[in-house]
Amino acid sequence: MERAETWAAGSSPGALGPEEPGGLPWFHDQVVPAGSSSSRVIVHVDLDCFYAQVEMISHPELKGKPLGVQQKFLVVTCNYEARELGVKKLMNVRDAKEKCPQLVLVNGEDLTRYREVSYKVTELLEEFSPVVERLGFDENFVDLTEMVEKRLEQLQRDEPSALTVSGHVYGNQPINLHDILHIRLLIGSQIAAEMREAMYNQLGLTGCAGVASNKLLAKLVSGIFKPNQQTLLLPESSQDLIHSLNHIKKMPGIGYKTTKRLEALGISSVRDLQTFSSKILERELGISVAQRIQKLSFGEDNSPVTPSGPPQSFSEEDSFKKCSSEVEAKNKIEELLASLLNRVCQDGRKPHTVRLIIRRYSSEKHYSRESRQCPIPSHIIQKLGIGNYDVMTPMVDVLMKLFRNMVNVKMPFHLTLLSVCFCNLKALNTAKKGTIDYYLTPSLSTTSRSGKHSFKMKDTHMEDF
DNA sequence: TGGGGTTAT
DNA sequence: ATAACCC
Repeated sequence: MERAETWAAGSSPGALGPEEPGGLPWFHDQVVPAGSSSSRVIVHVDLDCFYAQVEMISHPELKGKPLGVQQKFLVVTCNYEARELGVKKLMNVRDAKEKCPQLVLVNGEDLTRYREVSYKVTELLEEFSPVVERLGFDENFVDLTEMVEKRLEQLQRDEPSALTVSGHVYGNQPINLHDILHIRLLIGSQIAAEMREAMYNQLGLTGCAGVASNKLLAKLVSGIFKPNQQTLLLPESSQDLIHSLNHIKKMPGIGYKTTKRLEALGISSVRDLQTFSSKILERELGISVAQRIQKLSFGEDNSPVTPSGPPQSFSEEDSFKKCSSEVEAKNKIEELLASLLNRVCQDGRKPHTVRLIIRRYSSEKHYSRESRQCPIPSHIIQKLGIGNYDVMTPMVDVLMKLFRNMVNVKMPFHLTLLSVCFCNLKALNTAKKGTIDYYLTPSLSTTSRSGKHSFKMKDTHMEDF
């Protein structure tokens, strides 16, 4: 693979001074005390146009052509060939075809493959360090602090040779090899390069990485050099980075609603938010949001990298121009449910709650969803792992009750979206440790576990109990 | 705007 | 159950 990557001038190994020829003695009094939470090394890994990459792996004949992934009337993402020809993410298919008549479109409404590949990426990263947090299907945060600490100890024992940064350094800031924070981040950049190399060698995927001292900064810096490159942020450059955002809505964590409310207060730039009265901001947005986003505006983010683990919920949705009869709705719900049951079967855990979500037509941009949820009856849960045709009918009945609870089917209605969600996932059944049930349930008292590798409900027959 | 996800209230 | 956030 060619790395279209340049080395940041001024960050080259040449910055290593002639001093400390042997053992880097200066490490000893600079190491951050164990247990100190003061300085972390975080990497944000962001795959390049993920859906398009997955499609090009599945269909190698598409490589080199401008490719867009279509969901309904939108091109949700596209490869770089298409971007060079003017196609943007979330562009209308009409506009995209107009801009780029040669554009090849593939349907990406079925997320199955994307989801599978997405979890392979997360699992690969978990091999480096188990603390991996997913953000969507194509981004992951990894806390490298411990790994970096181990490599630092290694460096002190072995020869301290290759102290060179991998990839770009934001703002071309020179690395100070006497600064332990710089050294730790530099090692983080080396690990990030190894991660990207592993993703390419093992999965054929390219992506960007950003290394910094917290999630916010790692995420912001990962996008600086864009396809297939990585960037390191040194602490002295963090103010430059956040002020390079030209509007607060670019700040991860400040979404549509908050942006509107901030604008109403006359806040539009990052500096506006930094300098705005904390008291007034707390009064306007509530203390929690106010304090969090004002810290973000300074580039401060103490939120931990929270291991995502297996998903908390499974859902399938479909949007459409119009659904206005109960029969129509039931058919769509059956489709969604069939896919969901397959997924739940693969996962090995059992959902204890179902939710039905609808979107009603409205001429305004109002965009609001309504939902109803209920516990899944235990007799259905028991049958969930195995032959899912027994569960189809009773589950549809449950879902149609939820449907009629939300929609008065005796009155005209117009829906534009239906979604079914399984959540409240529990390991295998409701048996709790220490109870009679637990010891009488073979699947719990023997070795089977739903780890990160999917567990098939092969030999367990919950119905027998 | 799609087809997903998460956490907080 | 909804509302906010993320992709």
